[in-house]
Amino acid sequence: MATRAEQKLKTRRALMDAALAQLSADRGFGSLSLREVAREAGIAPTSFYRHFSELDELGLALVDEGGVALRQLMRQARKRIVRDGSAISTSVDTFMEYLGNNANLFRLMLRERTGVSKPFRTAVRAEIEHFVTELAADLRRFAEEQNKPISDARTVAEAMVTLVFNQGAEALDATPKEREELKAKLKIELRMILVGSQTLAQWQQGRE
Amino acid sequence: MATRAEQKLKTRRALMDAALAQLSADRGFGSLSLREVAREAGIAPTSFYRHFSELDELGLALVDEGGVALRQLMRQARKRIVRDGSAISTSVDTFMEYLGNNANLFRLMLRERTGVSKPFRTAVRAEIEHFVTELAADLRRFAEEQNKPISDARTVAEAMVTLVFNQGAEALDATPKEREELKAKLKIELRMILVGSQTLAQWQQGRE
DNA sequence: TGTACATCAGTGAACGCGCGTTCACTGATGTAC
DNA sequence: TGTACATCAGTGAACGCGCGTTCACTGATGTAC
Repeated sequence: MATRAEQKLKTRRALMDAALAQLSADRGFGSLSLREVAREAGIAPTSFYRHFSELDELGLALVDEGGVALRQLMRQARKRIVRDGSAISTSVDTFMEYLGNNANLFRLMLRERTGVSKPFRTAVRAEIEHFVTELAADLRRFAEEQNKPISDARTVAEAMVTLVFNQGAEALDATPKEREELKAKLKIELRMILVGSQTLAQWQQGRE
Repeated sequence: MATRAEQKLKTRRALMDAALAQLSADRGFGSLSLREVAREAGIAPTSFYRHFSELDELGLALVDEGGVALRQLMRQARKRIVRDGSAISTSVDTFMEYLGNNANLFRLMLRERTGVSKPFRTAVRAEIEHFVTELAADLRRFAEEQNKPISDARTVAEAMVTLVFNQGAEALDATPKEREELKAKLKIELRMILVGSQTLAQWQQGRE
């Protein structure tokens, strides 16, 4: 027997899932309507207000879940790197795997990152900001461990995240074959940035 | 005395300008309405159909103009590089200058590049594709001139364009101070990629 | 040059539609005693 | 345990709104002779 509170949570989930389910390459969050989401979730439009004061509030709740997924992804990638080595390749593989498993959640993040609504942009950027900071710390740690100093770790991390997210957005709607090509290209790009920052660090050291 | 054809062109321009004028950080093309654009242009909603069969057709005409701006930008950058040297720095400065002068046109391109409408995505990507190809050719030429071979020129060009466009999107709504920081960061990022690809090319050469 | 007719950019009324939001309600679940 | 009352998730009718699109029209510009 579900308590009232449990049932309420279930309906809330149904609403969020309904919204996610309607996202696709051709439908952004901005094109959803409250009535449509409620219909898909199987409740009356007016009941929506028992859970969120407006549609955007639901969207921001989804962005929070996207943030959780990003942090999980990072933990997973770290674990695998310890096991398999090859930081760049492993990270890209892990990212793409997550992308496939949470397509619409990532779609939301990728779109709203540069989207039209300020609250969304701000929320997504905060999640990515956190991601960048973690990545920068990892990069510094690796550089120290391998005794290959890099310059501007933070900038390196930002560039990498930009490239990963952009290729991710393309990968979402690509065929499996295109996806593999995108992955290969992305790995080369990240490698260039890493090697470039190492080379720049060497030059700077030599100059001092 | 304006001929009928001239007057029609003028109205068409007024419609396109009206649409552009309504774009901003908080309004994408997708949120415009035909009635709104017609109102802003000073004609009756029904007159819109004398010029475009639907709103998207107007949008695609704007994307064409964005493509023209991109090609102008590239020509301008080349001219300045010949004069001033410093390819990366000059290119970034030129890009940012164009961005400032055609804010809403670039806004449209940057947004619709990963936007919700397939025809838009396709059109914008075609323009950027062209841009990437030109850039790759330039990179190869520079590499030869300076006798500093690079690997994967095409991939280098794609990564650079991705970074430039993403920072461009952020720069659009940044304060002048933030803009300068973004420019500096972007130059470092591009330099890492270029240097990285040169280093990779060296390694590959050494191995052969 | 003048006249009769054709073209066509722009119009205003009207339509049906899905939207977000309000309101007073219902009835099952929860709580106090 | 049983009873009386409170809570509150979900409801259905109703609203006003801006939308895209149709249609028959107007009247200035353009053209043929």
